[in-house]
Amino acid sequence: MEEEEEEEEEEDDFEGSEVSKKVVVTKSASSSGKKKLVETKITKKTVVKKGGKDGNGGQKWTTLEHNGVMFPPAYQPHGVKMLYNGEPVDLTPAQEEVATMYAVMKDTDYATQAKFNSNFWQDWKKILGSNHVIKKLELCDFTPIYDWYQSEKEKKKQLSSAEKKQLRDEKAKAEEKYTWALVDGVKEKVGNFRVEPPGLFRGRGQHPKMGKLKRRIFPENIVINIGKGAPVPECPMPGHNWKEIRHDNTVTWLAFWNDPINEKEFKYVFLHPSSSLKAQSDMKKYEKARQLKDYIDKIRKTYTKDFGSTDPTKRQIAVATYLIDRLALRAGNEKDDDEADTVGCCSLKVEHVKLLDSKKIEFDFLGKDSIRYLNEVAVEEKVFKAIGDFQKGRKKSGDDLFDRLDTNKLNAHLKEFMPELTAKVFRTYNASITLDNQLEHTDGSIVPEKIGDYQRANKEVAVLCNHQRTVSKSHGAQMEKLEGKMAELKALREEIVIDLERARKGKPPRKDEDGKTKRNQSPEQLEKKLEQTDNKIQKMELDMKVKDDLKTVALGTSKINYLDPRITVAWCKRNDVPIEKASSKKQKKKKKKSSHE
DNA sequence: AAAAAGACTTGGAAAAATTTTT
DNA sequence: AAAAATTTTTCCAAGTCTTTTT
Repeated sequence: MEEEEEEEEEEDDFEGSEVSKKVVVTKSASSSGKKKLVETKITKKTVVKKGGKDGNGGQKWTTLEHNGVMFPPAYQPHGVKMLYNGEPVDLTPAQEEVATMYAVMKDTDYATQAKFNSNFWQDWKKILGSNHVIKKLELCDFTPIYDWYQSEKEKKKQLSSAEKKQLRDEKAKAEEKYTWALVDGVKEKVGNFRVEPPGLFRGRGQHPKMGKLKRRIFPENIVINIGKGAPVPECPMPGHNWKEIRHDNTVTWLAFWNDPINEKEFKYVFLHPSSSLKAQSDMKKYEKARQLKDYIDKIRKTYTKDFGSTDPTKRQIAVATYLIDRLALRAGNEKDDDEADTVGCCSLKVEHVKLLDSKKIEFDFLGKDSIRYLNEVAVEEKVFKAIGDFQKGRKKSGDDLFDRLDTNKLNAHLKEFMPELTAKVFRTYNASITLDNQLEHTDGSIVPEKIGDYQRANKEVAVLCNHQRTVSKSHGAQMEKLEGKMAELKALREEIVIDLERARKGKPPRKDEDGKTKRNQSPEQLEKKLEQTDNKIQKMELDMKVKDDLKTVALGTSKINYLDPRITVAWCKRNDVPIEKASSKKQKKKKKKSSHE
């Protein structure tokens, strides 16, 4: 079904890497003897993709140069005194720094949460020391610091545009050398070259660690990955040094440090999504999803057959696969107790699924980022029965719905159908195919209408993937404003109707609200005006509906991560829509100044 | 075989930049 | 020119899944 135009350019590339995959075949060993061929070839030239960077025994690059990472500035004490029990208190810069992190969050939702406050207090207390005058958080008044911060913000806003530009330029200059890396001789943008500044941890949902202090990261915490012969980035903090220098060309990260909130985890510095390394793996992802098309029938047949299996594990795998395929659920790995309590398919609990009448099931659970998944679905009878059976005897809240299943088992099963098939591939597959199907209903005649059709297709995908956003604070006001405009338009329309009737009867024009006689217009003129107004009203009605429909839907995530760009490109070609109108990038370019550098 | 480590993709919110409206 | 609305970018948390270790 999902069929796109021919894609020669990319195809060539993939064949190319296919060949080198077979020829080079090196074990992923540590490093030494595998960088002969490519290294000599790649030096300065334009180097068009060439060379199978992947499938190369895991080798991701041959040469890698970069300038390390950028640290946030040292803390600048402001000296504004907070109050304790109504009295100003002295704080050391380190104490003040953390107090300020907290003060500044006064009007966020976090500030109202007990967990956030207690976690913050635990960590701040340690920095205050045991014999500090501040003994309890309740007696603290951070408003002086909060006010100071607000006024700083205001000051910044009040700067002249020239001053703002100067600040921007200075910032750009300071970070310039961190913004790029040389990968196999090609300059690529670096994604997150900035080391995360200290702050209070802001988890999503009911996160047990919210409010904890995320301490400052120093060079001693950072491991740098760089090409063997390449110069080691200079450590930008005097008197400090990197934790370790590695030369691992089987990975794509440029640096990492341990996450201070969870020391067992890492924060990586990667290349920018626009880099060819990222683009390649993105393409690989979509290719894999496309490949699934050849296996999906068999997979569906198999799980349908197994809905009634007497082997309980088999039966659970069947139902889980069905949910992942039809509802685009995530795999659902196990989570630790010190994380927010969220689930995916394999980790669904009994209470997340409710059997309704007439073969319908209600799903209600918190998924990734604690976004609620609430959906009432009509399912196949056997699925309905199976889920009921899974729930039997495990009626307790907190019991796993799929007690014989985890993501490892599920993915291992999927691999029996197709190499490298995992649960997430279904999301990509179904997202892209939904886009393709929806785009068949492109009935707009002019470009803006077609864009509307595209957006509607995009929305279907976002809904499928449950990509939600919180309604903007100003949404209500914005809608009201539009209502107002709408009323105006409708009033205008009435005026025109009356004028038109009079004009047809040959009566003279009426007076307007200022008492002046209206311009005399022919019935034809007025008819035209009426039509124009009707069009405006219609367009506005549609705009308002779209705006309201999209208020809780986030289109961006699917656009970036799920929609095969080739489908969009093919659609644009078919419908004579300039590509940049459908996908990202700005289309307007009023007066781009060509005098840059 | 299960747990831990490791590396990478996906995600929403907020900030910043840009465009449109007033 | 300011304000508001919209779009893009940045930020960093939170997933998935593979590999390594126990």
